[in-house]
Amino acid sequence: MAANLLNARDMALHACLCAASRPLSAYDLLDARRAAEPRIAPTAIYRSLTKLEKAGLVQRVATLNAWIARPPKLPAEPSVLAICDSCGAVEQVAEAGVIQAVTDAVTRSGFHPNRPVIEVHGHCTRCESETDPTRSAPR
Amino acid sequence: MAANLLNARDMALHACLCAASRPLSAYDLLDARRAAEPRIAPTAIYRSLTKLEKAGLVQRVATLNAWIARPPKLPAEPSVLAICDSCGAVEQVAEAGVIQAVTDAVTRSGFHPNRPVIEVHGHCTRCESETDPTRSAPR
DNA sequence: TCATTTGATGTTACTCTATAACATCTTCGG
DNA sequence: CCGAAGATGTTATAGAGTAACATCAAATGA
Ligand SMILES: [Zn+2]
Ligand SMILES: [Zn+2]
Ligand SMILES: [Zn+2]
Ligand SMILES: [Zn+2]
Repeated sequence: MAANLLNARDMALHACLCAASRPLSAYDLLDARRAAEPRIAPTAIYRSLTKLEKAGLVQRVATLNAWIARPPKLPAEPSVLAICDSCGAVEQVAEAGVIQAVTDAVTRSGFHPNRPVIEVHGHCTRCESETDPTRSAPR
Repeated sequence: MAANLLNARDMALHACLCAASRPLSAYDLLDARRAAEPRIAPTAIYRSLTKLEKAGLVQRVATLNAWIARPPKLPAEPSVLAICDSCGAVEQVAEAGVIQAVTDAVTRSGFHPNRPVIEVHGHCTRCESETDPTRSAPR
């Protein structure tokens, strides 16, 4: 056995995501890594991201096809994401009660929940006050 | 003006989604439509889907990159999706209270919510009883 | 009526995201 | 040393979505 342990590359990708102020796509990470590893391929990036996700260190943003680092303080569980469609920032809201409410709701209808994905698009405080509220929101 | 009205093609796509027992990708719909319109292109499919979504007749499933028809009874608002990772069926759970709880949670942290996406992966009643609970869940 | 404009649709080509398939290397037990 | 099992490298391809521009059709107004 001995390797779903994180290696130097995994750590480097995690560091990229920690340093970024917004979610990065796998191909953003690929470009970033190419500086140090010119021959690295998409498969390697996705393998690292999968490992990091299992370790609770990163989380995929389904509605953006992108990835974020998880704050070390939060438990290794999915969180509610608040995604600003103006500046691209993503806030991870630790609201265990809300997640519970969602899984309870689907359980009530006979479903067996396993992996909740909760992402809310909108505007962060800064952008809401700065910009014209009439804006189009990307997918 | 006179055309964000739905045309025959839009209706045909909606009918495909209504008839399907699981979400269809835009390219599934493309293949289906090619029988009647051999030269139709992806752009046309996406244009129709955008129109149908605005009309509240279809909803995108972000975690599957696919589309479902909305039950006519439900209001034209996003619903909580319960996605079975075994059989692929998606149940649309009408739980306005839960959606409100989610938007309230992010509002509490200063965010201005606009478009909530709530999708829960797991197993439907049938699959949970029939199959081995140890399974891998796709993204 | 006819030119102008405006939005819808067709068409081509492309970008971005993700994975399949298979080769190669490494580690470890025997 | 040998073989198995897993990690990693490498190539190629599938799948999702959009940009850009041509073309067409209906509406408008002189
Ligand atoms: Zn913002
Ligand atoms: Zn706003
Ligand atoms: Zn099922
Ligand atoms: Zn289950």
